[in-house]
Amino acid sequence: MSIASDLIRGHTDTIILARLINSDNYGYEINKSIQQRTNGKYELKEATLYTAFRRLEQSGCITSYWGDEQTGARRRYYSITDTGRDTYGTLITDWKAAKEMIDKLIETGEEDNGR
Amino acid sequence: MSIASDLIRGHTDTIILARLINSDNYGYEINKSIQQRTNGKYELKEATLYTAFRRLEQSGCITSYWGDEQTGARRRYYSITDTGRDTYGTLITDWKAAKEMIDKLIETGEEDNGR
DNA sequence: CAAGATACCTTGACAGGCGAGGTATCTTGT
DNA sequence: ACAAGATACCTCGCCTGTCAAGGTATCTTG
Repeated sequence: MSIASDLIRGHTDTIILARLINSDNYGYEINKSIQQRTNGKYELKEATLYTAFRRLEQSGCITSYWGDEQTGARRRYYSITDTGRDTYGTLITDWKAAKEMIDKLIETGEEDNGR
Repeated sequence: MSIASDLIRGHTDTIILARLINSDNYGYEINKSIQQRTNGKYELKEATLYTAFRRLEQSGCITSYWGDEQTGARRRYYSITDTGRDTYGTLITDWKAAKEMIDKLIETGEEDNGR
């Protein structure tokens, strides 16, 4: 629970799209790579993960196909679309803006005294 | 709407507490100061604002009292408690950690290759 | 006296996260 | 042969925070 999930809320889609920029991948593996990147401090809950896949597919950001594994559990691979890349770019820009904004808002300083 | 509210979600409490660290203040004015700090790019919706006040008061982070204005609309002032200051500190720490984590997760790089 | 600003509040809907539960396959140990 | 665990997918229903829409009351200005 270390990190409040509300702080991550709204980033789920961005996180997933980022994992698909370089190559197609499947859900289980995507989540593993997220855990690795955060040294186990964070993982998407399965329900969250698969909900996000549906959402992203519905909005045309990703497409999916079944892998042709001859052995082991079936895997549904996801592929990012051009729309998805555009969306990813927008989300990154939004994040940068939001980050700055939040930093400005949680400061205790009296005045911006801006300009 | 410029900034998706889901990106700010979970920061509302922190933002409000930050505005109360230096002095008591009332809702309307707090929201004004938020707009000023972001040059009009962001504001809390009233419903969100007052919901947050209830939440923070219930959890002992703030207390409230009616101002003694002789004229104009009544104002309910909010004051941060010691608990609130502690919580604020924790939230700031959480934010720093979350910020780093998100940055790490939305990068497109293949490997952390970290240490 | 209407309009707009100040200042507060509540209700109900909505969306995203997630706990809990489920399915099916393969591997390993006994 | 079979139980246990890992891999890999999925859905249902609840919870929580946000917010559109509506409301109240006061003061100022034209």
